[in-house]
Amino acid sequence: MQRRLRLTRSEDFERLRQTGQSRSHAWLVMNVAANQLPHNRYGIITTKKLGKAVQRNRIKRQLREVLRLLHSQLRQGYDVVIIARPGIMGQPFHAIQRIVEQACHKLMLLSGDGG
RNA sequence: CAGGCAGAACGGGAAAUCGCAGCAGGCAACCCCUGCUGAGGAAAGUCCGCCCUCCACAGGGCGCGGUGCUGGCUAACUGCCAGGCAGGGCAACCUGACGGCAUAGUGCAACAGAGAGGUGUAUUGCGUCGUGCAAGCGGCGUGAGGGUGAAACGGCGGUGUAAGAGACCACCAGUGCGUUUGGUGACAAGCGCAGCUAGGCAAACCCCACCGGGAGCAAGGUCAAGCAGGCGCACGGGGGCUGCCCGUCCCAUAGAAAGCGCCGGGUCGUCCGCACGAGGUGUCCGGUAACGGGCAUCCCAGAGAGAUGAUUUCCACUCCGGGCAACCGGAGAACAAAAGGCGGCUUAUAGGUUUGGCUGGAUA
RNA sequence: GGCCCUAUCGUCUAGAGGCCUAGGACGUCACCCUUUCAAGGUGAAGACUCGGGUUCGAAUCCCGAUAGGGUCA
Repeated sequence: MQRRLRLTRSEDFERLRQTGQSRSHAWLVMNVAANQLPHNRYGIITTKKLGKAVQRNRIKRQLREVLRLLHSQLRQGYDVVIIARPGIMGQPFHAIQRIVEQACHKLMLLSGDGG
């Protein structure tokens, strides 16, 4: 994932927490808010509840891969934050991919969703 | 063959496509393209030690902290190797903060028990004397036996005695001093003398010996951006070794600037440190070994919210189901991921591989 | 990433080698009191984070692990 597509600053995370739309699932929580940029930015949060460094890194990389594959299908101009929950531990990649796609669909982020 | 002991190396392998990070080249730079490289034995815990950096260079005393058998290795260590001693195991082997409570002083030992450290004590007992018809009571001697306790002032046999006792004797254990031999040494073995047993706890204070200045790469420097200043600093002030004292050094010296300290405000960016090192591999030499030296060869992660992910094929391993079998189908595969580097320790770890001892059984 | 601190009933705490079979307060439960509830009284249950070591004896001393928390740009 290119560096300009990453969301890093804590003010941005706090802004999404305050003003963004959210969608929760047993495995993850997704926050979305519009930014003033021509592209999307993505942030991933893996807390210590998920386990030690090996587990947290693996979840983060899998979610990043999902977003990379999904990026071209999404409407641009939004900041997206995914917070992983402990239920995601040990789940196969395709199942995680499906859950993220569903969350994007419900938040009207897919290009075919209109509006 | 079974069980057990001590090590060593490994931690699935071979590929394809997409994606990520670094380096080199193609360009003078970005994008882009090509090639190469890209987590571990513990990267972990941060328990020790060192390199490195800063503190205006770090000296002395007190205090504080650490270490503690001997010899060696190392940059250094609470590490490693070899040895001694003590304890455990039939053995291979394992474990040990292993200086000093007879080189000083202080302290502690609940409960039980007569008595818990004072050449101290006397409940029962043994003996004897007095008294009493007797049971018993009282005095004296004794410390062997019983009993209490984690621990009770040598063991066993004899002499001795009213009863007894290292009171005395033989042997043994233990202690101190002297001495001989072996060893660099810790220590071991022996001889002689003394004396007659002189307890435990220093991971209790402490004493002795040795070591330690403090902080840490968010150290520290550099460039850029941004902001708002205020207070304190002479009969001596502020600061540097942190707890104290001395010594010493730095700054200011009365107008301001600069400096130091405290409070407040701003920024949350770039680059360096930051990847050739006490480096890896192979081989030879010295050494019992840890390790040291020579030669050859290799370059082997370097991010900044933090690079290893996804999909697929074949082979290897384990388990489950089916099958006589070949095989077929399915599932699984530990602990855990660099963040300046290095040497150790400790802790976690599925699984198989391999080397050398030991014990028992069987066979020859 | 570095440097520190702490851990005792459900919660807050006392404890400094034996008096600890661990004390107190709030909370919980039972009983008494009251027409009932509250308050009050009486009583009960309930803990030394874990594993080794030193010691006759450890919540306490030493070592290791675990879990929380703080601080530094």
